[in-house]
Amino acid sequence: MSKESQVIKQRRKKAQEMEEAGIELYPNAVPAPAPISSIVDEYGGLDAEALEGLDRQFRVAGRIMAMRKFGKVSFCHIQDESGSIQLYAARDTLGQDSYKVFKKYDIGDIIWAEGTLFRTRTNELTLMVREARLVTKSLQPLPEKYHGLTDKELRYRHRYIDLVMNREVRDTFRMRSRIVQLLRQYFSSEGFLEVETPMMQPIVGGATARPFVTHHNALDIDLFLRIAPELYLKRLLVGGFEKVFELNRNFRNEGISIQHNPEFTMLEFYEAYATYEDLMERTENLFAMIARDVRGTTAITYQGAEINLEPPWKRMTLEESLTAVGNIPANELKDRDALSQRLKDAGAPVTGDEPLGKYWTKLFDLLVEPNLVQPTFITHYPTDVSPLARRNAENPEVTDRFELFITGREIANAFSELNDPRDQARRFEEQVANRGDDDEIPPEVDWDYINALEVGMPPAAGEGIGVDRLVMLLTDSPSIRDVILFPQLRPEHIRRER
RNA sequence: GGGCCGUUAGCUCAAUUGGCAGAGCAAUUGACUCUUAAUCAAUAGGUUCGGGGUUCGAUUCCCUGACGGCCCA
Repeated sequence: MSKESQVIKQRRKKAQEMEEAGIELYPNAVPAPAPISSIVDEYGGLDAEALEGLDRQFRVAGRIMAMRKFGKVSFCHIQDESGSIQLYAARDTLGQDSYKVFKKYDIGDIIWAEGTLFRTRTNELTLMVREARLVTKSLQPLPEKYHGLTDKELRYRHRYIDLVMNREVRDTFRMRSRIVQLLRQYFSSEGFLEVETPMMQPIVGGATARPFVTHHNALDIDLFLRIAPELYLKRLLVGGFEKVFELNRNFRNEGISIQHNPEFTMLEFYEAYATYEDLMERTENLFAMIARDVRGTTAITYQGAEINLEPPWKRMTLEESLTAVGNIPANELKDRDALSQRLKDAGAPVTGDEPLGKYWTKLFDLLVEPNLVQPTFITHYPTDVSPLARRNAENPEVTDRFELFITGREIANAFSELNDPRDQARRFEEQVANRGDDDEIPPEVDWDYINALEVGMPPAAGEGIGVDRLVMLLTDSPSIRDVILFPQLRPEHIRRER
């Protein structure tokens, strides 16, 4: 990239010549254009005669996506956010000078045009240009018109070109925006208060993950980008807000994959006096509502697989899933040696120091999770892998918790909240004591959180929903990078000569 | 972190056994008053991702690095 390509050199030269001829390359404003789709929607049904009878001029503006120039007449398609339309420019209607300028416009330029509607011989609704102006000169050539931009690296690095060229990409991000809007509407209408809690936290908590570290100079302390907002949201329950939610970014300093971006969007909500069972119902209804809105149905396809989001969804305890889906005999489930052997066979050996719950969740990840294609709630997670969840009343070895799986991926995690400060303090201390050098576990106990629980948190249930994964599901996107506008990539170090 | 695959003109892609690096679109010039992947004629455009090696000769084979994709952890 240190040497400018011939195409760009020629464009710069052409732009300079136009400027010298008195054409403004980046004018301040033009008379407001109408959205192209509004014109197409309103007049697209009229025949040639009816269009001719319209005594009206229309103003449009958009980027030139294709151009076909003849001697004294030119066609081009311009595209705005709403749609695209063909323009017809003729020397005889535009005048010799204006037409000469029109022919200088390049694919990629943004232009403005005013004119009348008519139908071409091939019956396409077209704007006969009476006046045209350059709005923004483009100095970079657009990708090839037929194949467009397909190289994934270039698409992610130059998302703006991807958006110009690929309609499906624009549609995906419109749908993402709609989904986020629906989530907000749902929780607001259900009486939840939207809040914002710290992104920079002095003590990480609320999940098991490696954090990003940053430094505050004035305070001279390290701060961590949050891996979850959970412990702050629950402080708000203590404060008396009974239904709260937060929809924002979390940061985890881990690998990048088709399912993981270092920053990702999570919706967390907490509801006093509810239990995890109430949340299962809420989740089913919420997902079904969103699917009906954005897909028109609860029977969707994801990468070729039929997914039925119509409630109620399947429910299974973790233990049941290990035997029923993972095919582990029930009598082996408490047998560490047998489980250890299975993990070794699966290529994920354990050291032997892990709690039994860790064996179960590891085996679950390997043998069960990929097979949970239809929406499935897995419940009764072992207490030793659920440090913030309330113990089950009948069996304190497990918690009142569920995780939701769809298309073999975890999409949500929820539980009835542990609000006994004594139990919480013990579990935190145990976690820190057994931490070793595992930097996914916080190195210190968040005593202020314990203090909050001692003030008293009402019984409550809370849930986190992975918004990116939900959007992947509903937009049929195979990679998380397809639903994040600017996914994290290794920097490319572009040097430009000016 | 490991394995496999990829990187050639602005974009999409070719290149036989290791033998002059090519096409389409885009660009430039010309012709053309209803095209839509417009057409026709001509022109220009390359550090074949970087570095090293083998060879008379490397886009091609080997080593190494960069970036990306997919799979696994």
